[in-house]
Amino acid sequence: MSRHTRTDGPPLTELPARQKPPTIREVAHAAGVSTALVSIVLRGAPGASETNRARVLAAAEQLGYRANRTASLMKLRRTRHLGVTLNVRSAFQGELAEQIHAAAAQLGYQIVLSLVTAAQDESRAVETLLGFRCESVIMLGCQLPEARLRELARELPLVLVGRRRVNLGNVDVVRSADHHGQALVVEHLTRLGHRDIAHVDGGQQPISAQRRQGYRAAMRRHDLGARIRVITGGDSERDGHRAAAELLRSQQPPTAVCAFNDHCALGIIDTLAKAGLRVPGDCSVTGYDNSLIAQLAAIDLTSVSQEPPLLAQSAVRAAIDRLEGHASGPTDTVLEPRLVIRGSSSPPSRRLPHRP
Amino acid sequence: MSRHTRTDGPPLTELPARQKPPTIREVAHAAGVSTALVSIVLRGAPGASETNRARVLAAAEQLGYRANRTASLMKLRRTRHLGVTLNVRSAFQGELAEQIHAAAAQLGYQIVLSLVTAAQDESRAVETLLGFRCESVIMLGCQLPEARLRELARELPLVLVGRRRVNLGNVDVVRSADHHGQALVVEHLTRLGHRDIAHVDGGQQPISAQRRQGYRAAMRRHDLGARIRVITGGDSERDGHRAAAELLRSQQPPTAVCAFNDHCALGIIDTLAKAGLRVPGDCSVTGYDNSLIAQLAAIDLTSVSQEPPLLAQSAVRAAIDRLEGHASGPTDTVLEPRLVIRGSSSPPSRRLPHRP
DNA sequence: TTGTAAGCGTTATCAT
DNA sequence: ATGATAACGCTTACAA
Repeated sequence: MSRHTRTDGPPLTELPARQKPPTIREVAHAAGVSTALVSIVLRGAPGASETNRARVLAAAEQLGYRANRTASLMKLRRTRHLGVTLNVRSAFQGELAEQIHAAAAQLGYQIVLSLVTAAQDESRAVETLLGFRCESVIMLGCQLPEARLRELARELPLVLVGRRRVNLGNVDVVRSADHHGQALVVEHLTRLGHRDIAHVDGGQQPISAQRRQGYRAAMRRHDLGARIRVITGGDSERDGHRAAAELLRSQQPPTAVCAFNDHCALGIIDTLAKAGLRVPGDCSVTGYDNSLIAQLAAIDLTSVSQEPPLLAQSAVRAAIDRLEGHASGPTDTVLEPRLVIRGSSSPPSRRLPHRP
Repeated sequence: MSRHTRTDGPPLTELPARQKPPTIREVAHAAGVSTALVSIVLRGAPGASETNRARVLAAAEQLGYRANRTASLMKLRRTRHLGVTLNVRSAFQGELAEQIHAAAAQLGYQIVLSLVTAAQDESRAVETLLGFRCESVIMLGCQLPEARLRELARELPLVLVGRRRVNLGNVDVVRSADHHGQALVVEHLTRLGHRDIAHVDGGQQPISAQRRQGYRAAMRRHDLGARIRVITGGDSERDGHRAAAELLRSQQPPTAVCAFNDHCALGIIDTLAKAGLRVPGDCSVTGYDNSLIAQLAAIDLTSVSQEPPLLAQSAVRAAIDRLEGHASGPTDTVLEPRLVIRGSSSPPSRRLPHRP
């Protein structure tokens, strides 16, 4: 995509007709004062007499005046816009976006959302945000290659949520301790009495390596190093199906399976159920992300929350600190995840299946 | 909220430092031509020599120039922005937003998303979009009172998705035939052999009345008017719980329940399961919306699709037709819903529970 | 306290 | 084919 076009559609042309909204000049005229004074009054700036203040406010109200943000911002040469890229299919990212919105508003910033879809990849989504003259961009679940990220970070402050900070030049990162989160799950399962705990990982994603490592370390800490079993999974239900099928084929299926995320866990549960195994009776299953799905009573999945409100707040802070010059170098904020115990995990049954 | 402030945060002030992006003037200077010519070249407008075209493009590339949308739009006095309000927790609305994005892009429009959250109600969400100078606004799942909608519609073209067009003045509406959709469900269930079919409705929402009516009419068409049973429900899992509990207390529980939406259906399934009833073995349950949740293999819920892509396309067309003056009066587009049969519905079992 | 006027970066009109 | 130049609506020195 050329960087010089502002849109891929037809060239911009004037709008057919429609009445144009009132300008500050018309308000000034109606109130019988100068535009400067109107500006002062409407911005709430000091230095206007009560009489004129009232007069201006009345005139504005009467005309249905609304400040033209475009014009103000052009003059000020800043927008107070924070760009956010998100995949609107992810409930987790949706919640993050909501929280970012709130946190930004608190600090006087507006957010501009740009969708990552089949039709608009992450790179284009950021380009869109640049077109809106966002002062900083927060990317949720970013998968862009490092080189591209370093490139973007040269144009404006960039904050990544949920990605490790490796080879990322001047990019800020906010994430939760995936390593620790997965360990929390293993500890919970061992405390219930499980020893044969398998992990269905997330495949290639860098975040997957973190959780896998957390699982391995926790298993070793409980002297279960010999029982470590990692199955290749992924982030979808389908991946869970595949992995569960593999587990069922094994000589001695585990009594508990911790999955890379909730969707994957759902696939596992489904396949186990179809094979006649009850969850958690015959096998405990856990997810990750504490998504809305995990919270459904019909699913009731033990999971790990990444604390979206905190993640969001940290991301906004990182973006704005950088923007306003409070930041020294690139930051890497790591938050503690929280285990949420629900009904999909329980002690192993006495009669372990397939046990000799 | 005052209409005159452009943000509730602190007043806008200049940005500390950060290098300012190159302007068209700098490109012109670098290329040794006028700004007018640069504008012509970068917009792809005709009327520039090949030599100068190349020169300008090279200069722009070299300086890393990116057109300032704000400035362009200020001059053109139009934005080609379509505003969209959405609740990012709704998978259905998320999918709609994606499709609207695609449809709008096709026509050369960009969408601006405004979140409806606990902290920002629908009214404020629209105000935000007005601040961005959107030329038209599409509201997803709008609950605003009619008076407010008529008011907004005076400011700009307004399109509502998924709401009936009553008392709405100059507002366009795009929706699916809820009446018909619910009837499709009843027909499906009768075809399976069900006669005792209950409906758990959506409570107060206007859309709920439509579906309820569709259920009633379809029951009567199949001579099941005497068996009509409507339970007050809602749009959440919890509502489904309550309704199912009520059904279980009745003398003769139904052999099938069609719910207002997927979430509600989930609650019903959950409560039935806890009471020892199997779905669909002992009781079939259906939802509405064909959300991602319904599609999960572990849920596998028979549901009704509102065809988000079509809904989105129609909404965008309505918005733009109005904008570009192709529209005559307010429109009411009604699309046909589609039944999606899955595993939560099956023929009634031979031994009907509680049958005398 | 109030008004005048110079920009912000772009596009479009009208000369040349 | 190209270049001055006047808007677009707003903010803000600076002047009164």
